[in-house]
Amino acid sequence: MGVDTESAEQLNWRDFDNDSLPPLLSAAVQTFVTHGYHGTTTRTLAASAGMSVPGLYHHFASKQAIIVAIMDYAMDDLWRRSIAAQAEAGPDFEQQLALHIECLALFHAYRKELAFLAATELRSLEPEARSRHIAARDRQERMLVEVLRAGVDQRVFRTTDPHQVARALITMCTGISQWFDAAGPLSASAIAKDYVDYARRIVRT
Amino acid sequence: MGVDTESAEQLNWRDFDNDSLPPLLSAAVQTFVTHGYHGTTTRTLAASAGMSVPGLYHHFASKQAIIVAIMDYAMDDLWRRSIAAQAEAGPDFEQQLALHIECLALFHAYRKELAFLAATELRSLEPEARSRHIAARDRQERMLVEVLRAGVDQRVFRTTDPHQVARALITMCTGISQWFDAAGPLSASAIAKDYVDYARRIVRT
Amino acid sequence: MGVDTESAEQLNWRDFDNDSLPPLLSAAVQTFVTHGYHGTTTRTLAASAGMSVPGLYHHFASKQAIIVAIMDYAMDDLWRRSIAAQAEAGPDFEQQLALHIECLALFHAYRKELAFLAATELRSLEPEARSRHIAARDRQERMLVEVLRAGVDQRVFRTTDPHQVARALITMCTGISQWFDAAGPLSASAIAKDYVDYARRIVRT
Amino acid sequence: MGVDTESAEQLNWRDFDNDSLPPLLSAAVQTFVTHGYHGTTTRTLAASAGMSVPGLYHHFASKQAIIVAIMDYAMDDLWRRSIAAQAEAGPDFEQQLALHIECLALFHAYRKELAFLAATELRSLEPEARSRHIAARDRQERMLVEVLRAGVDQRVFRTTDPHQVARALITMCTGISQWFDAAGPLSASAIAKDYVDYARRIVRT
DNA sequence: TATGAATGAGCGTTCATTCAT
DNA sequence: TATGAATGAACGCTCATTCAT
Repeated sequence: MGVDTESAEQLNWRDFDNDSLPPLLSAAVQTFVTHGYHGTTTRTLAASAGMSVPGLYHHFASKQAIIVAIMDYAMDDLWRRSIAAQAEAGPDFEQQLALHIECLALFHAYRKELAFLAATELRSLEPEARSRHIAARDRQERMLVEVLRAGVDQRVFRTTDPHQVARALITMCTGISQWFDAAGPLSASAIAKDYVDYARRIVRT
Repeated sequence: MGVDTESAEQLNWRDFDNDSLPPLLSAAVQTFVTHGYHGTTTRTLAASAGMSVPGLYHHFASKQAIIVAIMDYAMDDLWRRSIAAQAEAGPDFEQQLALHIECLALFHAYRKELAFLAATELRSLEPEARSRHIAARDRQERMLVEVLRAGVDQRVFRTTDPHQVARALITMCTGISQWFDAAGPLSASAIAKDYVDYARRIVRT
Repeated sequence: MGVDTESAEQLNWRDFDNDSLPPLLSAAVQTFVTHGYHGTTTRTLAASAGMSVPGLYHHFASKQAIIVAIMDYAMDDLWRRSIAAQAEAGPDFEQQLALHIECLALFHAYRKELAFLAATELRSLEPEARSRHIAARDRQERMLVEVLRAGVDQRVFRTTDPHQVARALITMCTGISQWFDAAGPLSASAIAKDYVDYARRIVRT
Repeated sequence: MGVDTESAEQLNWRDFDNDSLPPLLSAAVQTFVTHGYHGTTTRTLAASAGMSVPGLYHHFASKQAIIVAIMDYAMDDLWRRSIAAQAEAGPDFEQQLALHIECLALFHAYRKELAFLAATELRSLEPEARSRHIAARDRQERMLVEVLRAGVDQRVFRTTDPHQVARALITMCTGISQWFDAAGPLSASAIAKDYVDYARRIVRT
């Protein structure tokens, strides 16, 4: 994916000020969110990026390549933030859970469109990218499952099925991208704090 | 929506044995889930329903009319079950919350495709149906918010923002439709029981 | 064409009170005039005749058969009237011309829709009916040419090219069907009188 | 219609050597004449223009836009020639009538297909273009009516109803487009001369 | 790079027609 | 006879993509 992961630990995972997506992809994200992949035409894509259709094809080989770049970027961004959050959390499982959920919540609030696509357009990916996406999603889920399982082993958490709880927590956070409004009364960090609380309660011993 | 709600209380809201969707719509649900609305062609739709394309148009005026019928059915089915669940719960707010979450979880497990479309294809609806869908979704959400708010007022529940909790619970349940496997190790009712537990813990005083 | 021509001489060629077209064909004439043959669907045809589509096919083998019946009827009706007019005119060429033009004018006024189709939808006929229509049209034209030619031979008329004059007169009358209004200030017979005058002037010695 | 009328007087209205219709529209004229608007498919149109269907849509927004361009062109071309003819005629009403009829006759001979469509496909135009076409047609008719009326006032012409005579003359000329054959024995200018004679005779005092 | 012009394939929809009832 | 249901073929139009300039 051409992303250097070596510097992941230095990454400030709470910082969403700058979006490193190229303008073309940023515009494409909006369009795909609004109309879906199949409902979006290359003309719309080109127009939203302020260029001609052949101009589009100068940067990307196909419409599929554009959604793939977006999906890859989304999964990679979330993964790098999650790694950084876990690194910051240190060995305490409660803290690991807290920062993991905070990371998920912030991502789905600040990057709501990107996150929405990641959750929605899996079916629009062609086989290769789809496999990659599924792998990334599973790796992401496994990361949380491991935190929960370890916490349960240490009697810090209590739950019958860490896997199921992980999925519940993840989809709960995923939902944020559907209704979060940056201009609304709730800040992303306030929401994240609440969701961390929900998570703690769910696994409280 | 032309549905008689007077018999809602007699409805057995835990019974998902029979799907009253006409075969054509059942087939369409599968196809729309797999390829999305815009990724589905009328030829695919016709083939999946075992008929010709004009045959399709004999029953429905347009491709849009098909997704509209599905979306309306989904929201109406969930609503009627929710009403029945609340009626069964009686005046106890804890019981109301429990049955409401159970109802949501069961619906998203047993009717996972239908529920998935309801959550995914809002953007594919034309204005009129879209407004109707949003209204139905909001009504559904409001119902849960009211249970939470009333419970908080009675000191049965504790939460800073019933509205936010409702959305967290709803999207948590919505997520079930993404991974539930009827052939898997977890039964729908077992999952529902767990999710009721999660909900209780989140609002525990 | 299954029309008995033996009684042609008894026909009152100035009488347009009763249209012997079956109701279905009368309705079809209106529809074809409004939308053209190819712009008219069998559903429209059926609706305008107050019957179902298969009901239409009970009476006529195809959409083509309907226009053919109309076109045949139109050409036959005009022909029979023309024959009757000529019979009434007797041996005088001036009178023959007068009654022939009167007949043409009346037909294109009183049967304006029918006449309009006859002039317009030739191209929509399939080969066999088309040939028949062209033959009928030519026969009709030849009839007028013969009157003119004979009149020229007898020094009653003067023109360099009877054929061309015939076409000019015919299309002049054909035009009536485009603007005649039964509710307008000009009666069909007044118009016919004027057109006879035009014709006389054109061939005046 | 985006046509500069200021140079109308310089226009040589008898010159039909060059058709300024773009090739695509020229091909479309032939096809529409043969099959009618509704009987012509976009595939036929594309094939007759030697291009693909999307190629067609690169130049015109729709099939309707093509017939509209043709119809507008036809009415505009005839109008500009008529203006030029009248300018050439000067103040003499007999001369005005003569040149007007010559212009009409030449147009319907040299541009027979275009003229045929203008007379035939009014009903295929959508409301806006239809209104424009009717206005152009009426303006054209009014021009001739005015010549006749003025001539009658000056006792140069004699007729009871200039309006009716105008229509008779116009439709007579319109008819030329139905049978004129450039390869036939009669030249367009010879025909025009004859038709001018017919017109003169009809209004002779 | 950017663009105007082009295209094979396929879109949602409708056509004339048929047939069991 | 009349109808509801059906269909192969074709409709007008648009898709993602390409290429000469």
